[in-house]
Amino acid sequence: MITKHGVDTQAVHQIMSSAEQTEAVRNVAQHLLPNICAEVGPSAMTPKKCSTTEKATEASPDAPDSDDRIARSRDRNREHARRTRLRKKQQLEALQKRVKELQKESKLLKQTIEECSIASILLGLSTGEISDDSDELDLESVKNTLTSDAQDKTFFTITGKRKRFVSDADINPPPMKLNIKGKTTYVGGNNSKAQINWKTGVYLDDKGEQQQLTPSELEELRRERNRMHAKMTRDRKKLFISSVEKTIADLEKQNKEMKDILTKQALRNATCVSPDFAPVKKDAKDVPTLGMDHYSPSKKVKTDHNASPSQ
DNA sequence: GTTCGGATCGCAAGTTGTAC
DNA sequence: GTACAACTTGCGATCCGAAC
Repeated sequence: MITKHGVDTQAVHQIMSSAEQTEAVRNVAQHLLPNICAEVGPSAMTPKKCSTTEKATEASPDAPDSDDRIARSRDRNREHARRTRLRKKQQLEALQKRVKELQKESKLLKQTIEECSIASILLGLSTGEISDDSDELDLESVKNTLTSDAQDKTFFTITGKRKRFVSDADINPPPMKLNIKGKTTYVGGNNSKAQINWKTGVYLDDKGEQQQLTPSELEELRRERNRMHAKMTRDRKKLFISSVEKTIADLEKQNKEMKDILTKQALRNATCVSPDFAPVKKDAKDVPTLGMDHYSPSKKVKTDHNASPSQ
């Protein structure tokens, strides 16, 4: 089929199909074949330009079943994409919730360890006992655990919104590589001199010479820029999610270490914490509620503690 | 062969940060 | 407060591989 612009749609589909192999090739194909999307059909180029209404008008009359099947497939996919996005959003929210929970737990564990350490030192002073090597080891691990910064990572602003994730690339952002008037030009970043006024289309090249971009050139560059920003945003989000997952893993590891330390302390010093991690001081009203009944080590401690409380 | 889940892409529109 | 660039979000289309 030849369009009113003299474009062979079949050839375009072939170009676009092969172009899917690499984004670079596809970008070239798109650059060389502007404004023909609506005539070519939705499977070749940008979705918005190739809307379903346009597609309907271009539908091949000799293949109604095929078109119907494609339309149904698209409907399904559309719905599926919605569900996928929703699910991913919920997964991210779950990750963020988990971070908050672990940070809270970490804070409580830290506090308890510090209290127990002080109690242990005081007990040692009062009884005149000298700490052995295992105590030294214990204090060292407490220090290591408490000085770690993983639990201090925050991903949210005060209002609860996600902080802008800053990667190494963002600290020193590279200029944006754009093809302006047939010449590869770097715009933005810290070192590039070329500038574009995106509203007026006034373009200052790297030599300081001023040129006026045509509306179509400006629109094309604006799309290219937005395309790159969208890609950067997606990459940034991936990094952010990886970072959250790593933080969760770190916090879980640290919290486990702190629980192990508490278990040891409980075995060694009965005045420190009770088997279920509730303080056993007589004046219980002065002691903050720890709220750690759900901790998994408690059962283990209870058993061990009962077996040999004086260890 | 069809369906499903996930990944990727480009686009438009909306939001945020910042210089003035 | 405003203008503007940078950035984010939501959407639909497409592709791919796995499961049925």
